[in-house]
Amino acid sequence: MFQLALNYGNGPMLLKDIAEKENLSVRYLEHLVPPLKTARLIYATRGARGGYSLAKAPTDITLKDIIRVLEGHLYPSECVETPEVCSRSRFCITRDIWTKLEETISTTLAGFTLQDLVDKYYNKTHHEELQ
Amino acid sequence: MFQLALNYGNGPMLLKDIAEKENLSVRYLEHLVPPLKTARLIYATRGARGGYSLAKAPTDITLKDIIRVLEGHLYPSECVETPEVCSRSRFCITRDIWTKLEETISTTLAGFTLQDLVDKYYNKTHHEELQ
DNA sequence: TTAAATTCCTACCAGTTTAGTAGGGATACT
DNA sequence: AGTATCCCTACTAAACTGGTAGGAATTTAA
Repeated sequence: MFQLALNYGNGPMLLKDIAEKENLSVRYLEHLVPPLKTARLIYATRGARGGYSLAKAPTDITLKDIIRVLEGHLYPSECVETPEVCSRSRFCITRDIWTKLEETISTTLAGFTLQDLVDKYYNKTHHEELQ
Repeated sequence: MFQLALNYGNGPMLLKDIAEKENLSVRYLEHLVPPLKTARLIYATRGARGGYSLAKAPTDITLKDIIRVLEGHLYPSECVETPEVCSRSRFCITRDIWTKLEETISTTLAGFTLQDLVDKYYNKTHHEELQ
């Protein structure tokens, strides 16, 4: 998603290129694509000259959006979302803590957009050039 | 650890009793004990009339202490602690985010002590009595 | 029209982690 | 001496994670 953000506005990008830049296999990346499409964070153009593009501006995609799609959840224990999994949920103090923790994680991740990453990236490489 | 905190000041507590109250098996709890002892969060008294006690006051044990001991770490990716696991660490933007996230999680968990849980517990049961 | 480029879908696999169970030994109180 | 209790090591089964593999579908372009 970071590579797609870097490439935003320049047409579709190949998985092959993303794989090279991020040092991952195309086969593996293919695995991540379907949920991202379903969530309408990216869209695909098939066939020759095809590839993937962000479906929204990098300013409009937060890390929380991405991680929720790829990891499924942010809570440290399932009982946060599904109290029924444990008979103790109603009065469980630990569960209150897990809920609090999920809120913190959520808030932190929602505070970063892809554009923030792109900006950080350019700051970083610029700094290295100066040294 | 919550049960030990509730029992703090009343001598050693049996794993059997903790197991009953938390609806866990003694065999499983035995598994959690060694790291907690090594970290000097609890101590054991062997033999008849033995059991486990907190090694410090509940006000002096944070959830971060406990979770670091039982889960080993708080980071979402190993590269946060051990940059060498990935050649991209030096310039990886994502890693910066994971580091930030670990800090947030750490801070949140360090903000709760066992005494806080005990207090919440009493508040909660008191409330239910009123209804 | 055909070949090449590329996404898309489903299945499989292997290592690690998690949540336990099990047996028996060591220690200390009464 | 006997019993309660912790202690240590090994084993196991299910789920999760990260990844490979094969081949079908679609689109562009020569």
